[in-house]
Amino acid sequence: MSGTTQRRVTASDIAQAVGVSRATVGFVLNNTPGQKISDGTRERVMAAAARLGYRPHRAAQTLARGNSRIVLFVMPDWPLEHNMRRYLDEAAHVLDEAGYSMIAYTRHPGDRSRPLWESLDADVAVGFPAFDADTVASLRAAGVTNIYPDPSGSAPLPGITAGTKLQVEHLFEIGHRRLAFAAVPDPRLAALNEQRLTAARQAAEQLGLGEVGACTVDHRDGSAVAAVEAWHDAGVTGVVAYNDDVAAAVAGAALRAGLAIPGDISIVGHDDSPLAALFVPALTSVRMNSAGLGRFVAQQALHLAEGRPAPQAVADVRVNLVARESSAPPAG
Amino acid sequence: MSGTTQRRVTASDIAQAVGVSRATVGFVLNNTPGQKISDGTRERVMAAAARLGYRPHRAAQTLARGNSRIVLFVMPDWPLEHNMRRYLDEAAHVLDEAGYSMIAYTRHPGDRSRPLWESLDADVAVGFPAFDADTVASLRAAGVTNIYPDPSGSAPLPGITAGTKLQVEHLFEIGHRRLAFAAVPDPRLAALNEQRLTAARQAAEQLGLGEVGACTVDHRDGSAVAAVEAWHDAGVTGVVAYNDDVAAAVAGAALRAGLAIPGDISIVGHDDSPLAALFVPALTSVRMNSAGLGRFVAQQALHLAEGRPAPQAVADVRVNLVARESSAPPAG
DNA sequence: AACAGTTACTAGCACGCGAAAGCTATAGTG
DNA sequence: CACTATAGCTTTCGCGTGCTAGTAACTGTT
Repeated sequence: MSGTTQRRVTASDIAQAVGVSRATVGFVLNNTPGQKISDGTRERVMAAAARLGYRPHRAAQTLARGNSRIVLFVMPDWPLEHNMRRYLDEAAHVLDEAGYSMIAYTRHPGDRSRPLWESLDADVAVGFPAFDADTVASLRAAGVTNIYPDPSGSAPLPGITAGTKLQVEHLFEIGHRRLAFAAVPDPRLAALNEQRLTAARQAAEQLGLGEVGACTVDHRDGSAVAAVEAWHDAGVTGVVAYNDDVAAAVAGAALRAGLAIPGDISIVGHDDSPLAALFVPALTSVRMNSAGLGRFVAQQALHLAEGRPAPQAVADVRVNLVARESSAPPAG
Repeated sequence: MSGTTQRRVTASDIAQAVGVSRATVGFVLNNTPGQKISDGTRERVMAAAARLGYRPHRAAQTLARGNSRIVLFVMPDWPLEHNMRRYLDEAAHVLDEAGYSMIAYTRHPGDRSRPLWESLDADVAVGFPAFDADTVASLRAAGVTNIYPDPSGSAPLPGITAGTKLQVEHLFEIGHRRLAFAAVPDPRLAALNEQRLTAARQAAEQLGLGEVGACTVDHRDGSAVAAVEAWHDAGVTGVVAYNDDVAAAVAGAALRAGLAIPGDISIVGHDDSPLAALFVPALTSVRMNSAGLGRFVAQQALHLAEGRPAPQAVADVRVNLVARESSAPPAG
């Protein structure tokens, strides 16, 4: 805060302070393999760097190196917030240790600004869920060559439907035999919704259960109430919801229709959001190991960034069911 | 995808294609003021740039220019998600139009990776809420000189407590005379909680109401039930909650204690989160003009980035109350 | 015709860093 | 003692862009 216009500390400043060439400083700071540097010089350079508060200029590194060491995570704009957090935190940590920076970017449909990848020169773009064709084209046009999941490969992200299976099994285990699936109205979620519905039906079939009907449920119109009443009339006692919001919508409709939860109908949510614990009655839900997924994806991204072939490891995505008040054995 | 290793298209490529010097290309692409370029040349350069798919190398620009044109928004890790979204979207749009990129960064207390500003060279860091002293020091150490809100100035972000006033006034207007404040247990929110409590008390005083008691409410322990029962015994009929989550915790406790909402007790939340609409009974809440705040903050950041003094405009932060089922005139 | 003024450019440096290539002592080898 | 090998440096180039300081051609003026 003295009148001096503070200039950036560069590697040249260190070189001058120590009395060596700038190249030597570079070799020390980067630990350049195949370069012999005496211990004394090494120490003096490190000390000077610390003393002067040297911070490499990222743009200059990017320019010289040819890669930015930035990994861009593009997230959907639907709320998985609490899970997303652990996922991103873990991924950031893994990348950070490898010398990369992670930038998480939430893209919204109505977004009026250019997507971040057009101005960021990321080494890798990671999409969750996988990028659609338009986005892949946009990424490619912006010069992003490393994309995960691989747009050409058709392998979906692993374990995305394990939770749904758990929902069905939980209801089966406590005695429910007639189930229904509550779908989400948001069109952005249509693809994932379809995956989970299919998974629910497969799980039901494996358990020898009858057909699983599906209804889209919205708390803002009458669809939730209509669905609940139809299910009740049809003898459905267990509802598998797409997520906790949908579960709450179903539960709300049931309460307003005078049904008891879980007396008349059991409901299982998904994602274990704060809402699940706050709702009355508290919602049974599915919690997932987001950190494991984050670690896995970050490693895939690193392999991509450095041109190595990605190991065909399987993601460590454990899910488990959190039983609360909204599910219980059926009456009678 | 042909065997050719695709090299980046640079300004030199354009120059060569058109048959002019690289400097000329630069002048055309940047519309450099004070430089005369003939219309013919200008057009040919633009055409070649488009044809070759030229994209300026951001790192090189940053290096040459001396600034990155990146504004870093550091967000808290508490969920304001739906409001945050509009706030960030609007800010990103304003910055985008000015040629800047916005990067939103959510920092978590348990975060194991280095904060993003250490590796990003942002021109401006914007904090919401305002950065604490430690963070300011960390930003300064990382070379971030432009910080908003100004760490030296003590002016708080505008309009942060307008919603609280609205909560109190709403309850007053429909007839409540004895109010209480439900505080949030999360220590990260202590400062904001204090601000809102103070605002609630001021509003109550202006309306000639008695003392507003405050209780911290957590749905995971018995504190919510205890608070509700104490309030009910003390004749409190209206509860002003810190946010919708707290409102839900209070409402849940009331329901479990056998009280009717809004018959025995009215509850007003804050932020108008999805939870407010999903809860049974639906929660009265406060919605705010996050987009207006985003626009305002983005403009402040731009002024900071370009070294102009920030205009002392007032943020356009309208708030309004959304009445739902959880509030009604008191019985009797 | 000599001169100034303008237009429309070009040459070239600077930004900070990574790293290949070169250079100089000294140690080791026959 | 000549010759090679190596440790430990330094010189220098290149990354792609912004932008200042020229410069050549042309136009208008007296």
